[in-house]
Amino acid sequence: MHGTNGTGGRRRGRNGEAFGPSINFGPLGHWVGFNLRMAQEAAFQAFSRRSQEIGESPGRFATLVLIARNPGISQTELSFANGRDKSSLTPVVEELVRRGLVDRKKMENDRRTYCLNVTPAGKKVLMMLTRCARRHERNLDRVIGERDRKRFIQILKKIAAEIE
Amino acid sequence: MHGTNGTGGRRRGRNGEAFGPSINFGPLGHWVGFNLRMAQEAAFQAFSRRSQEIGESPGRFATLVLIARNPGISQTELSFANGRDKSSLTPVVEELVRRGLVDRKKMENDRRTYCLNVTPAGKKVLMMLTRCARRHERNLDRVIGERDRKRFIQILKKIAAEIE
DNA sequence: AGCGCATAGTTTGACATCAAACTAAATGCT
DNA sequence: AGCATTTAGTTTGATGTCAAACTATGCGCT
Repeated sequence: MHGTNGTGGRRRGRNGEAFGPSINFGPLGHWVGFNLRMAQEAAFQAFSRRSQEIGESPGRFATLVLIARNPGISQTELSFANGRDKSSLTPVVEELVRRGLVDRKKMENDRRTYCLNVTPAGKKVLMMLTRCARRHERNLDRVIGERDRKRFIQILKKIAAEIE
Repeated sequence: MHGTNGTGGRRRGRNGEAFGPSINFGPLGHWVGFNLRMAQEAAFQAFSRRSQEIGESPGRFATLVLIARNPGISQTELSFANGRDKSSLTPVVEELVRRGLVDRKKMENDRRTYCLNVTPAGKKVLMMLTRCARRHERNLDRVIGERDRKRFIQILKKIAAEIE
């Protein structure tokens, strides 16, 4: 039990600092992947809290926006746009339909594919969610800073599009 | 059935473009939250594939690094550093112990908390994973560009730390 | 010493997600 | 027309995650 402190001890020394500071992140600290995950998680949690206040979940939000912006979109297209597997979408869309926020009918020419549209009720919910999202975004902007914001988003898009 | 194209049609017009282009992302396109999620997802998938090649999962990786860098760390500290709930860590640590990559013993002074250390076998796996992660990071760097990389990570850290 | 509160870790139940198998419909080839 | 292939969506099974309830220890106050 010498240098590496293998037995115990460690961290005993922290007598006030708000818990985190004494952690050594090693290479994680300067790796993009790890920081990307941590940031995403934090932002997601924040938005989750916000949208919960109006009884919605973040997952449904992007879905609703995409349907509203692309009337008649199919579930497969939607899942692609949304970056989720089509099977994940089944229950989400089902719920939106059940609650009357989205209207779903089979296409006339191709009766395999659905044709999704936001109902007036859905538009109302969407407006509330959008307000909520805007608040969230303002918050993020404040942290990021107006100067870097645009470049930051550009890089995110590039990663999403070009990785692997 | 007028302007909004509510009935059907839509997307019929796409006759070759690689599927995505005709989607209207509306406000999502310039919101940080959505792009953050898409980028994270893409990067995660890429790393997932890579680490699968050597029979590991991305989730275990950060855990292993953190234990290696903080010998004797407890599970709660670990979960905090890792940005995950402590309960999520139970099965992960269990598996690492079972496979002999991590050594877990109770602390002497406080027998509630565990004391985690990476074993020599764990260090070998960690080295492989680290090589793998470095390849992944090089890939990300290529996409981000050397010029913006530092600032980009700084912003991610800021978001993780300061949101809400 | 004893009692109540705090803390470390586990268990449990709910969910979101993916991937692979499946069903139904359309398309193409002969 | 008939059969193989492709496509849209659903079902199913495995994972990973959280939050809340729980167990056990330890700590503090009287």
